[in-house]
Amino acid sequence: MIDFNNLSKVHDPQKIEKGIYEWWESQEYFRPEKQRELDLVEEDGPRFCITLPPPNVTGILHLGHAIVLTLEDLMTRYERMKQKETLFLPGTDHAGIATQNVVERELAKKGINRKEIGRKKFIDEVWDWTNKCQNIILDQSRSMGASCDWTRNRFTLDKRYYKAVITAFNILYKKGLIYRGEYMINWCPGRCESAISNLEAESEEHESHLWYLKYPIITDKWKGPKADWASGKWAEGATDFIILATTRPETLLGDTAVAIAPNHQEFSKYKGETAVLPVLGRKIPILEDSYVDPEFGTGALKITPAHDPNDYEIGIKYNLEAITIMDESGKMVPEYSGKYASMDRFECRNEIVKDLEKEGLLQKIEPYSHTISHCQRCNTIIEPRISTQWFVRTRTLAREAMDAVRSGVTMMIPEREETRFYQWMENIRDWCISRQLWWGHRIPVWYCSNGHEICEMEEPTICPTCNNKNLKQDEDVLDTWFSSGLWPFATLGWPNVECEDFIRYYPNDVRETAYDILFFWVAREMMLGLELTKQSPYRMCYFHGIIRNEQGNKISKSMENIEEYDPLKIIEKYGADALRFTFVANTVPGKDLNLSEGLLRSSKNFCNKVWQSANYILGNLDKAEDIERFSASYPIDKLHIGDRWILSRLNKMIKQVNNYYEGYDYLNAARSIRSFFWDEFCDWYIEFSKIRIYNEIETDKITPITILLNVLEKSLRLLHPITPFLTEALWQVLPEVVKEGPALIVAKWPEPNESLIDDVLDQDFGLITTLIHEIRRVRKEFNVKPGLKIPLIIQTGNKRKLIEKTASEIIALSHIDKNQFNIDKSDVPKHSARIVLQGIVIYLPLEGIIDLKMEIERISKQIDLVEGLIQKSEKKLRGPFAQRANPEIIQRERENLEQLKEKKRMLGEQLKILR
RNA sequence: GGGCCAGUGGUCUAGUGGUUAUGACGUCGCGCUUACACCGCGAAGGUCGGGAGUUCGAUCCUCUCCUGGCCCA
Repeated sequence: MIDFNNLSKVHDPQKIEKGIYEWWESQEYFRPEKQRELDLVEEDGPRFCITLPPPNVTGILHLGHAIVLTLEDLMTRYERMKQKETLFLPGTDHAGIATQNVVERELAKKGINRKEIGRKKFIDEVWDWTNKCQNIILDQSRSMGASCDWTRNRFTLDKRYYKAVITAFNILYKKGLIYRGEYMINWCPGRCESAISNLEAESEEHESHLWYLKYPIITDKWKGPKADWASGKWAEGATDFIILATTRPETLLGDTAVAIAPNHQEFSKYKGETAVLPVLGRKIPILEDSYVDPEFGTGALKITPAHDPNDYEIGIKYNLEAITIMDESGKMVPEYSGKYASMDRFECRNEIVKDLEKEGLLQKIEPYSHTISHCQRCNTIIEPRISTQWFVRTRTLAREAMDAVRSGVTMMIPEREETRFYQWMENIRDWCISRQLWWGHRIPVWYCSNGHEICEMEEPTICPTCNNKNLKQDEDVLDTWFSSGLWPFATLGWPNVECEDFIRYYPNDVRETAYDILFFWVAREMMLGLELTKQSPYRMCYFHGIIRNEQGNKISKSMENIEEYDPLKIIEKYGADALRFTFVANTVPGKDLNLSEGLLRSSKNFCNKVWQSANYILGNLDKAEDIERFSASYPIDKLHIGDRWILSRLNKMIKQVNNYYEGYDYLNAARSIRSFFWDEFCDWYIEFSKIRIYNEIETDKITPITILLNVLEKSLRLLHPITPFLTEALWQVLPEVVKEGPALIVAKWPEPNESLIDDVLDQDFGLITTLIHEIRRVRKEFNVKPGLKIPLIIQTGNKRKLIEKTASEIIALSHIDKNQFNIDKSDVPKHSARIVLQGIVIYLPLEGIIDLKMEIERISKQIDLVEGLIQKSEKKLRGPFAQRANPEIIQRERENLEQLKEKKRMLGEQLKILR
């Protein structure tokens, strides 16, 4: 564990992160019970619950998981500090088809096929794999700093979860929302050899061909083939042909009709005639249907009801026979394939095309590009297949889910996701939930030998219909998404609705996930949640974008330098805090992020900046006899103008950051804190503070140190949800008096103190920083040595008081000789550089350095610039703008013009003097 | 074919109907100033994809076109 009193000089994430995580965990800060024990929350106060999208047990976590953990942990830590009773519940998903695939691949390396070792042994193998995976996932999640309650860790296949799945199935079955039937589904004939859902079938553009086939038609002169197929004489004597285009010539073996477009110029005459199917010589009808697109191919189509979803519909319409010509693995069924028996479907295609050509039945081949469905898991080309499967009736479920979103019970960020959600839900089809796999939840249905179907919670011993005792459970398992669809409540104890967690934490507050999971998962969680618990499972869906590489390519496992994108590698190099900050400060909901080294480096730099500033502050604590905590009652007369300024800025920033956090705008929250901390606190206030802290004569060192500590401590709290490790490490070493509570992770979220916000002061101080900036710029322009202390004359206009109060700051930060800092001195050497700022004129008398010609040129250039702006503004005010625009806008424009004119006047005066 | 999203300095990126458009990285000078070279100080760099419209005013709204990505047919 970590020794907080022995922190290194440079921010070294490797030295602190692991130890801090162990310490948090050992203190049980991730558990809501601990918050109650520490009296940080009220028994019946507000609560916050987020369930982690369970990673698949297919391998290690990637950057997609890393952003999930980052954003959800950020939300969790924020709500925890807001003193809500907070639960971030983690877990893993058995991921049926995906995991089975991975393990099969692993076994294949050893030359083992799952069918050889059998179901039971194979399942044992998958469990071994799963256990290994879960440990890795756990380690990775910890490295990311995720403050999950690991004592509530769930797995979609564990015993409690199994009960939820079986219960859900039983309830839906008994309501008639689950049914079994023979339909056309997407079938993966590859490694999966299973039905898959529409979503698991991904379409891909392919360069292929259109084959124009000739089917002979029976006429008075030709009654059918006499010769064998592939003899070259099969179609001998045929006189009439119907020509049709197809992308899949091999499926002709399953054709049971030919369809032509209505009013076809050439083929209409064949309507009602009979065509003879090549190869087998089967006689099939020619029918007319408006489904056929006259523009496609020849305007005629072969109809293969068992191997094409559209043809399937036509088949039903005309009561055509559906002949399945391929087996589960995509090989030709001998009964229907003649000489092509047992060939693979693509081999069969080649052979059949060759033979068609031989028989003169191939008119032509055209190049053709079209989309083909592939299995998401093993990339095999999908084969539509008629088979008996289980389905969820989705119509009413989808309607309820849409209502929940429409009525605002559940809202989505970004809002456009709601549109996508509706579109998909409105066109939803029944969901095929059975899979011909071994790894998963076995379907809780048994069949007796008389064919009766029994759906039960536990294995029945007798058929309630016929008292038959010979029962067999359905071989299939459920689609993974069926079980993960129960995640927001099954993890909390459902179906036991009396369970304390379920009562306390359901519905969840947030579902946070990538937008590409909307249909797969969110849609299913919404449908199942509403149906089974009568409540929408969460109040809000936050969708983040996809993490891509520098070039904008999706990071996939097949990439060459994939190791570089391993979160652990990145954490090793930059630290988890930097990785988290990178995600938060660079992503908006729904938009992708191109992750680059540059972004990571800048985040790491910021982390170190925070660390270093703390070093400075902590290193000077010994200069004050007593450390005090800043409070609103701090004696105001002790405060310098700079102190009041940074307090004003701090509280303004807190206010703004609170708004951003409340609006889920984490990017701007992170950026606001960073720019406050770096650009205002470090660049200005810390520099100001040195004047007093390093000055021997200054007696009050407590005040600047008090303010430094106050700003640092509040900033650490604000940053904690984003960069938890380094903020906790630094917070732990702050003096006890400036903080409350045992750990930053359970500290109170900062609220702004409105009484400290002072807009006039902010403006005045802005003038001072601009002034310093301008002096520095002039020094550079005239190549004044950086260390050289120079004289300055300042004519203060109506800002004399302000300048007097900030004199030492101006002197220190723009390297002025304090003995030659002259306020409102009228005698100005001609050899001076001039700065005009609002009503103030600054002279830098630098005999020998300032070249008069160069200074005249410099001032002239400024006059030109201002003159340009004046003309633009005058033109605007002369035009219709002055009549039509909002009075406030016009007023602002007029004031702006006055200021510009005043500046021009003053610059002109200076120019006169110089000449 | 339908829908959605994006196009902003060299690169990535935020954002808004109203002064001179945000930030980061990179670039160019200068500087080892007692927190930090993972830094400081200064600078350069953009006709906000093209065109048209609405408006007093458009990077922002509308239309259209071009380019790229995603989803669904």
